[in-house]
Parts: sequence; structure tokens; C-alpha cells
Amino acid sequence: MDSIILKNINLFSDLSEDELNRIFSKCSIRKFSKGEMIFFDTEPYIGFYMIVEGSVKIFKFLKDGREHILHFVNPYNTFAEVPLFEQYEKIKNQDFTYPANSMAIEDDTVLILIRSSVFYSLIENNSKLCLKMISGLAKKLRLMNKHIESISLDVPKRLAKYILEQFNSNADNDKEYIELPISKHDLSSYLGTIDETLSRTFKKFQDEGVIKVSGKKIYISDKAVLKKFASI
Amino acid sequence: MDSIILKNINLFSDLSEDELNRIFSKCSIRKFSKGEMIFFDTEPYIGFYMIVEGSVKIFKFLKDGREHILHFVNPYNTFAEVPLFEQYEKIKNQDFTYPANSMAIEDDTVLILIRSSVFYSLIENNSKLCLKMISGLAKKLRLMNKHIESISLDVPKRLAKYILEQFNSNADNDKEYIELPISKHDLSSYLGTIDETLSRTFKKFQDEGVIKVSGKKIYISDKAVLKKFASI
DNA sequence: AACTCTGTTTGACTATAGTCAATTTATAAA
DNA sequence: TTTATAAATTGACTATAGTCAAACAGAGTT
Repeated sequence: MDSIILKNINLFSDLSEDELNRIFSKCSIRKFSKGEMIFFDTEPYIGFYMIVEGSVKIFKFLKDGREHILHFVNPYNTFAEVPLFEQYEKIKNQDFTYPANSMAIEDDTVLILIRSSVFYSLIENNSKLCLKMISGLAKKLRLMNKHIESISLDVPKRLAKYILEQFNSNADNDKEYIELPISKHDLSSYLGTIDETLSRTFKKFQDEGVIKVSGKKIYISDKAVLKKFASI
Repeated sequence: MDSIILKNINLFSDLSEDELNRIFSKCSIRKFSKGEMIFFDTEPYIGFYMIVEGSVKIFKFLKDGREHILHFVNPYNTFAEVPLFEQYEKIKNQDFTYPANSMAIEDDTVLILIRSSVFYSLIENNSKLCLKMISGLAKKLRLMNKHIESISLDVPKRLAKYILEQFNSNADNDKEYIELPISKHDLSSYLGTIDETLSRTFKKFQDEGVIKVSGKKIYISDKAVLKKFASI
């Protein structure tokens, strides 16, 4: 693997060869297997990650041990950049921790760790990079917004919305099914519910003839009705 | 009012007199009374606001007409900056709208509207301003994170947490009470519940001798137990 | 004081989704 | 194929908070 890999991150796409090499020489590459923790929300912050291969979930533990998943991250996206700037503000800081927990959800998940200090030296006088960073954060805020909105809906609406989103984000819309990119258990946590309730909701949708579930494949029999289920 | 007012916004605190004047000459000052809408989430985006006086709530309408408050904003803070950068990315865009609704919650709420274009011309080569913007967004993300976490708690926990937060953010900790800065109705929406449930929860706390409610004043009789109520 | 408007409280009922426990189905390993 | 292990489903029960409707309280006005 060489520094060219960094060019794929949107955040870094405008950097020069030189700059890319500089970063690359200082960052660490780490490999995780499925279920392995990347960081806890109690750990001191050292830097942010980008994903080269595999995928990752970002989540919080609830009092009862259940987990609430905030988002999933896929290749060439970054995560845990937020504390970078909280740290930056009060440089000689009380130690900052990661804002949530993070776990690999696929085997052979490959990450690049970019340490705070390396990034600071880069961003200081690079307003293009700044602007990219800003639009990245803005996008995340928008996502969070959506997430909060959806939490206040009931489970069937949340599930219907999720299925439709997956369907729409899949390029080849000629297929009349989606394939869940995550485990049903993770889907429960992401929708803010539990396995049993998710299972019952799938069943309800099936009984009403809206979808057909077979493993991770979900055939959409009646998109119109599904949309009605999802509607606010 | 003159351009010096802008100096109070953290975001603008590093700008020169010249720059401040340039912005000020191009922005609009708008006054709202309590309950007046500032923008809807269906309106095309024209720029972000800062508060000079009064306060504002940012919220979403739910299907049933109920509202879910995302946050409150106070003097010298800005709101609705997120679309600025989504807009920036794809300049010749499909029209962007505001991401949520916003309403003045005090009489004589005075706002300054800073239009996107004015801000773009400013930020292009000002990486200091960029960095400020970034840390502002980062702070908001952290807040959102907290908000999401708290939604998954039950109402008594959410309320206890809120009371303690208010108590801690009040400088003079020698007082053994807090004064609600918002109406009870808005507090309901902010905690993601309804008036009746909030009322019952206050009552529950009173019955257990933890607090004493009198209008907007909430006397904390037993902080230790309140903390226990709030604990995860 | 009587009236209005708004905000708050209370009671009775309901619905949604969580808990717990048992069972069934899948998946992988021996 | 059998066995072990994990994932998914189902049923019975419970709890939390929402709905609806009515009563009550307080502030301001006439």
C-alpha cells in the first residue's frame, strides 16, 4: 500500500504528492477482524481514522448494555474527526476522549490512523482542506439531524424508511430487492430497537404482503404501500 | 447598532475592522416577537443568523403536529450555518432549504442575517475563520451526539439530567435552585415528550422530595438523589 | 368580581415496544 | 450426519409514555 491510497479520501483529494507522502509516512495502518473494538468512548483521543477496506460501526452503550448505533462507515470515509477540533481549541487540554465507541463489523477491516498532530500541521494554512473538512462535518450534522428525526417515529416507520433508503442508494434500481449490508442485530441497534421487535416488524410487513424476507435479502413486493408505511 | 456588535460572535472575533464593516454593511437586522417564525424547513436557504438579543428554538414538526426541539440558541451564537457548506459544494445547486424550523421564543428577539454570498467571499482565503467555523460545527456535533444519547433514556432520567445541567451551567452555584429559561411546553418538546408526561414527572420528583417546583423556579432539595435519578 | 385566555394538572384508558423465557432455524465445525 | 453455537422467531407479560377529556390555576382585562 502506498500514499496514493490517501487520494481516494475526499478530504485529501486536493493535496499534493508531497503532502500525501508526508502524511502517509507518519500514519499507522491497522487491521481488525469482525467484532474487534477500534476504540472506546473512554479512551484518550489520538487521532481520526479512514477506512481502506471493510466497515465499522460507531455506537454508544446504553445503561442496560444494549448498544445504540449512531452510524456505519464505509471505505474511503473518515470517522472520529470531531475531537480533533475540540482538542485544537484548547491545545493544552484536559484529556479528550473519543465521542463514541467503534467496532469493526467485517473481517479484514483495514484502517489508517491519522494522528492529530500530523493533521494540525497540514491544515493550518490550507483553507481548501479546511473547506473540505467543513463540508464533511456539515454532512455529518445533516445526518445526525435525520437520525434524531427518525428516532421519534415508531419502529415500522423507521424500518420502512430504512428499507427505502437502502433501495434508493443502490445504483441498480432494476433489482426489486435489497441486500442488508449489516446484521439484523446491528440493524436493530441502528433503528434504536431490539431484535425481537425488529423481527416482529419484518413479520408484520410480510403478513401484509409488502415485502418478503429471506436471510439478508428483502424483496419489495409493494413499494407503494411500503412508502405509505414510511410516510410521516 | 454598528459593526462592533459582530466582534462578539466568537466566529468573527479574529476579523479586522475592515472585514467587520464589510459584513455589517451587507447584512440585515430583523426583529421578532415571541412565537414568530424565523424560517421553515421548507424555505430556500439564503443565509445564517446570529442572535443579538432574545432567544430562538430550532425544531422539527412531527407527523402529529407535535414539535421536537433540537436546540435553543442564545445571544452571540449563530444558527443555520450547515447548509452554507452543502450549498458551497455544489454551487449551482438544486435549491437547498433550511434543515429545520426556527421560532423566536422571547419578545424583541433581534437577529442579524448573514447571507451566504457575503460569507463565501470572506472565508475563501481566511483559514483562521475556517478553523473557527470548524470548531463551531464540531461543538454542534458533540451536542447532537448528547441529544441522541439522551433520547434513548426514559423521561425521568432525561428531566433529571436537564435540571442538573442547568444547575451546573449557572455560574452562581450557591443558589440551591434553577430558573427554567424556557416554557414548560418547550421543555416537553426538548425532552421529546408531552406536557402531561412532563407534569407527572415533576410531580413524581416532588413526591419523592427531590425537588420543589414553583412556576419556573425549581428548588433542588436533594441533589444526591437527583443525580441518582439521572444516572445511566 | 367576572371573564377570558393560556398553561398546568389529573384521571382513565390505550398502544407501543421492551422483558423474559422457550423454541425454532441457520451456520459452522467435528 | 451429528453436534455445537449462534441467530432469529414466537408467546405471554409488563411498563412506559402517549391520547383524550375534564378540571383547575394564574395573569391580565374589562
